[in-house]
Amino acid sequence: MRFSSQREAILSYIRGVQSHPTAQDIHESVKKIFPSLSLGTVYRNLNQLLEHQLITAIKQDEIVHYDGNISDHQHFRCKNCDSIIDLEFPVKDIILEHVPRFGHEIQAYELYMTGICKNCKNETK
Amino acid sequence: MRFSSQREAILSYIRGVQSHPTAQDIHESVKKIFPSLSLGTVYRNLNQLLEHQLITAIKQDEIVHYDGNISDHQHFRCKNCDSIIDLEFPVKDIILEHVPRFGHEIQAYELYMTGICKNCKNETK
DNA sequence: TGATAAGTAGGAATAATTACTGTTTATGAG
DNA sequence: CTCATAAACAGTAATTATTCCTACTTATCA
Repeated sequence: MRFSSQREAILSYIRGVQSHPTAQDIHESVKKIFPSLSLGTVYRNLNQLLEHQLITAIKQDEIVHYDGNISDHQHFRCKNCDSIIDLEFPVKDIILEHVPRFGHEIQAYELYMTGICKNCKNETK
Repeated sequence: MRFSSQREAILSYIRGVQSHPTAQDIHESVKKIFPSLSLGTVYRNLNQLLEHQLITAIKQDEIVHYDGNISDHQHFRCKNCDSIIDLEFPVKDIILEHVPRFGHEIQAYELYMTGICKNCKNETK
């Protein structure tokens, strides 16, 4: 993978936010630095970065969200405010210990949760 | 929700297969019974059935797959043969016991696993 | 039995993503 | 350092899953 300032800007943007942006979000934000940045370039780079495991993708909703946090963590989506929140805990250990394998070789896990987030829960009170 | 023979046929098809079909799959299969069945009708009915919780959707891949099994079970996708396999175990209990809540109200869980399935593992040997 | 609201077919529209084309640029061998 | 080349870029067209729209049909219930 070759260096390009666009790629660098896209990666550093994703790493710098907590918001799990979509390709559109990334395009709009990085466009402020590279006004000529095209959406195709964003998608191509996102796929490159995914392939090299520098970022991860969250495909639970209609639109794909991207995440610069590549540690073993999981995601929670609030049905009220629609935000995606990182939950940092090693799901792998829990899974390995408690989930039956059924003879399959399980290589990757993804636990996705939905509900009402802390903030929204407190606001309604 | 009103009765229609198209809807009945779509639901009974989904319930009758283990394959987690896509909207296209369902359209092609049910078209054999209703040659005039349109893809729009399939999508409209799938959304209706989802709303009434008669089926569930698996949104992990690019294409949405549908599942007539609405019990507490999870899905495993084989990277080799690309099939989606039901894993019947109550993930809710495991999650409730071992996953930290971080103050959020978690209402639904989805555990998605990928790897090499039993069959493919044995064939390679 | 008839009014009506929900369902259907078929095609047009939408939206996320990918592919294509001609141009620019990072990189490494000489 | 310089230049050949493969990769990246911008801009646009194409693709594809899904939804929307319109006129017609049908299940339901008063």
